[in-house]
This record gives sequence, C-alpha cells and structure tokens, in this order.
Amino acid sequence: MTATPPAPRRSDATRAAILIAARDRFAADGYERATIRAIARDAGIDPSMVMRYYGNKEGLFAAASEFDLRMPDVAAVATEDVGAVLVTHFLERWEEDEALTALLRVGVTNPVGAERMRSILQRQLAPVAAAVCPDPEPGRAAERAVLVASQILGMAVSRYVLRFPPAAAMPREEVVAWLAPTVQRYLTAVAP
Amino acid sequence: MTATPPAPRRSDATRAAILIAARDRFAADGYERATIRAIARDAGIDPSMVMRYYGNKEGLFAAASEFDLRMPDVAAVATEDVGAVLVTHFLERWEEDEALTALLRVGVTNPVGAERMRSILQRQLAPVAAAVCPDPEPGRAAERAVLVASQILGMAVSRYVLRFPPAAAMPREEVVAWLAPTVQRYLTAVAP
DNA sequence: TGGCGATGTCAACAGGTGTTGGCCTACAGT
DNA sequence: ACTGTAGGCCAACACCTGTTGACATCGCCA
Repeated sequence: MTATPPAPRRSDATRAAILIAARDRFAADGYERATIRAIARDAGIDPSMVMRYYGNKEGLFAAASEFDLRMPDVAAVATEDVGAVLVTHFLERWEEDEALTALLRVGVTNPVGAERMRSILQRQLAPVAAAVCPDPEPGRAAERAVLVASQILGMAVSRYVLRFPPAAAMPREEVVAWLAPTVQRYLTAVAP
Repeated sequence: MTATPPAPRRSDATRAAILIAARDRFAADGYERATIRAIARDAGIDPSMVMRYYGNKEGLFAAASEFDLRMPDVAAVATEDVGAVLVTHFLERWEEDEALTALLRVGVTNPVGAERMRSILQRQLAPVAAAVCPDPEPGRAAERAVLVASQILGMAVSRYVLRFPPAAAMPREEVVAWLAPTVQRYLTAVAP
C-alpha cells in the first residue's frame, strides 16, 4: 500500500476558511459563545459544511487549536540570556497568532481545551526546560517548566485577555525586563 | 429619613442558597454553561425565584462575584517578608473560597467578569502595592501591582483551573518558596 | 456526452436557554 | 378573624443551539 500523499482536494480553500474563522471566534468569544453558525457565516458557507468537514464542534476545535509554539533552540543561546529570549519569544508568538488566545480562553472553561493546553506544556515547553535546567532529575524539570508557564500564562491573561490597563499599556521591552529574570531564575537557579 | 437598616426578610435563606449554588456553578462551569435552571435546582427552588431576586443572569453573577481579597496589612510585616506573606495569603484565599475560581473562569470569557477582575485589581491589590513599593510615582505602583497579579493569576490558572500536573501536585510551601522572591522583586526592587 | 462523486444549500428537528406572567399559599399587621 | 403582601411554583414564550437528511450543482474522467 502506498502511503496516502497530500492529495489536494478542491475544498481545501473552504476548509482553511473555516479554520481561520473558527480561530477568530474561539479567540474572541470562547468555546460556548463561538457558535457554528457564526463561524460558518464568517467563512461564507453553510453551517452544515462545518459538520461535514470536522464532524462536530469538538472536532472543529481540535483542528483549530493545533498549535506549534515554535520554541527556539535554547542550546544556541547563552545560558544567562535564556530568560529574556524565552519571554520575548512568547510575547511575539502571542501577538502574531490568536490561536494562543483562543486556546487560553477555551482551556479555562472547557475540558478538551484544558487537555490541549496540558499537552502543549508537556510536549513543547517541558523539553526546553529539561534541556536548560541544571537538575539531573526530570521531575524537577517539569516543575520548572510549569513555573515558567505560570508566569507567562499569567502575563498573557493580564495583558491580552483581561486587559488590565497597566499590563496592556506596558511596552513589550518593559515586560521583558521585568519577567526575564523571573523565568531565568525558575529555569536555572538552584531549587529552594 | 432613616437610613434603611438590615430589615431582615423572610427570604434571606433562599437568597443565600441561590448565591452559594451560583458560586458553585460559575466556578465549575463558567458563565455560559452555568445555567439558571441548574443553579435553581442546586438551591432547591424554582428558576423564576432567581429572576425575582437578582433580575437577570448578569445581576446574579454580579451578586455572586462580589469578593473581598482580605489583603493583609502589609505595614505590619517586615519589608523583606512581604513576598512570602502575599503568596501564602493568595494561595490560602484561593483554596478556601471558590468565588475566586468562579471569577477567573468567568472573567476570561465574559466582559462583565473581566470588568469585575479589573476593579478588584485596582481597588484591592493596587493600594497594597502602592503602600509597599519604593517608587514615589503612583503610575509605577500600578505596574508593580499588575506584575504581582500576573504571577499570582498565572499560578492559579495552572494549579486550580488547568490543573497542570506538576503545579497541582506541588506542596504549597514549595510554591511559596519559588514565587515569593518573584513577588518580592516586583514590589520592592528598583525598576529595571 | 454521460455519469458520478465531491461540493454546497435549504429546511427542519429536538433539545435547551433566559425570561415572563398567572396562580396558589402562608404569614404578618390590624 | 381578615386581609394584603411577600414567597413560591407552574407552564409557557420566543429564541438559539448543534446536528441531520434531502435536494441541487459543479467539475472531472471515461
């Protein structure tokens, strides 16, 4: 049997339009208020198309929330710069792709979304922490990863979701200047 | 005119039961999935009672999400302990009262909830930051408050809402040991 | 050209939602 | 004891949701 190659379908444009509209709506409204009808209207097609291509609403969310953090190669940066590099990277990533906001909004109220966030933490962030932290035990690296996640997520919630005025107004460099030492310490300091 | 005194009504027990059930449901399900019917069922009364006493769903949420952080008196603690005291206080507050989780879950998807969180930050956390931080300018104190909020909120999301396994499993003292220096620095270090 | 699967639309279903008004009951004040 | 009022329940409303199946249409391949 031949491995099924891409096999471009004629409906690829529609599928993509649905996905874009879905990410928009999930990011803006969260899971429950992002209705299939609204998403279909944004994509310029009929609601039943969404069902045909993604099965049901959960399937649509699963497809729309696939996400690659594109973590930088920490082996290539000086150990004392890793905090600043990571914070900068996360802020950029958050601002260029609303899928992260969608993921956060949905993860907080929906079990499927929460599971998706857990898997991103474990599969994409934890390895970076394990690569850079001084501990030999992997369990400790997972704790360090979650500490980093807590600070990054908290700033994202404050700045992009709840829009606390001082957080939303702070220039990006200032956020980096404050958070970088925190992340740096969570990753490289000796455990307290 | 005499200032209206408590004037205890016969329905106070029902009102309280509704509020308790509402906080439960909002904390567990978020705003949209916490239905008035479910809340009324939990409280053992008819859904129309909720409307009579709180007007509509938004009014119910407004009543259920009134919240006092009960911030400790920072003037009474040594300056170098303020980080540990605050982190400990927040973790306790979060674990003893699910209204905070409700507030967070709703604030992320609902404009009214977000506004409620902003006002709590401004009215309850910001003054504490202003009292303890070294800057003379109040604008800077607001930034410091929001930095503290970001770390506390982020840990709360990771630990109590998304339940990242390493965060949920960490004993409270360990969380304090890691976060206290961060909060301490946000409040008292010279601005970067 | 004929046919056939993929693409898309329309209308409807079954269930759940916030919200409303009418009605009954029990208590408090006179 | 009588009555007005507050507390409570029931049934219904209008609307919106995810989801489904029947029908039309387009474009490719033989």
